[in-house]
Amino acid sequence: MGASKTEYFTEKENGIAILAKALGHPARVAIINYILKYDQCICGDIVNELPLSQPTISQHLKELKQAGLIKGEIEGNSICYCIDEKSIVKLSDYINQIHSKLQTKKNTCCK
Amino acid sequence: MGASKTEYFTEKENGIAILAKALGHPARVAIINYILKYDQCICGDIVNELPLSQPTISQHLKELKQAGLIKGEIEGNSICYCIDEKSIVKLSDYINQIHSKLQTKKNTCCK
DNA sequence: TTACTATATTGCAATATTACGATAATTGAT
DNA sequence: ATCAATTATCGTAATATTGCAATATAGTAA
Repeated sequence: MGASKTEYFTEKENGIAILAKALGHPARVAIINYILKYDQCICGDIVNELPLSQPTISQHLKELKQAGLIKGEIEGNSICYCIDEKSIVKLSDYINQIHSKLQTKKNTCCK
Repeated sequence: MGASKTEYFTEKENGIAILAKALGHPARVAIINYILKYDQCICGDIVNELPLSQPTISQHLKELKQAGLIKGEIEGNSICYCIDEKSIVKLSDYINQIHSKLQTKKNTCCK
């Protein structure tokens, strides 16, 4: 097959999976880190910073955008990309909830 | 190609990507949620809870384990899986760092 | 207009993922 | 030793991802 059976899972599960999947590639993590490094989000020169071709980076940016991790606007003849805080909050809430649940139950197995 | 150029990225970037990728499938999110639901981690009946076949679930568990998100021990003729707190902390640190950086800079663009 | 610069899209090849039937392996009980 | 129950692995088909060359598109500047 190869196609995920997304229709069998909850909206929440799919939502987290989409965001996590977008972060599931080192180039996209690097892109996020790069965008974060700048106060303003004029980020037209990611291509020069990463060892990937321009089409490949463009594609990764597209995936990050489709997943909702970043948002972008056209700005002259370059593009301004920013991290979409909502998606980070969504991921943060999920991970932190797991973390606090783990703390309260103090696992007694799988040492 | 299809193969990620992991050698071009930092260990940190690859580490986050591996964990995120493991969470990048709704079935695996559902499995994590299921494991988390129980105080003890005797989790032999995930197959009955999810609409996927036993081999498929076994494979997802394997991927979660290889990524380091869960750890497991053989317990009789079933398996005991738990969430590996270290991986959650790693993800949590990363996401929270992004979040706090976003807060301090109060993005002025991409409204 | 033309030239220049920068990002996006298309098309394709190589590889990875997803899913499951069939089968193997392991353990517990009889 | 044999059976039942449970998880793992193998093999395979369908689909997705990754990466880039070539090309298209869009804005700026002269």
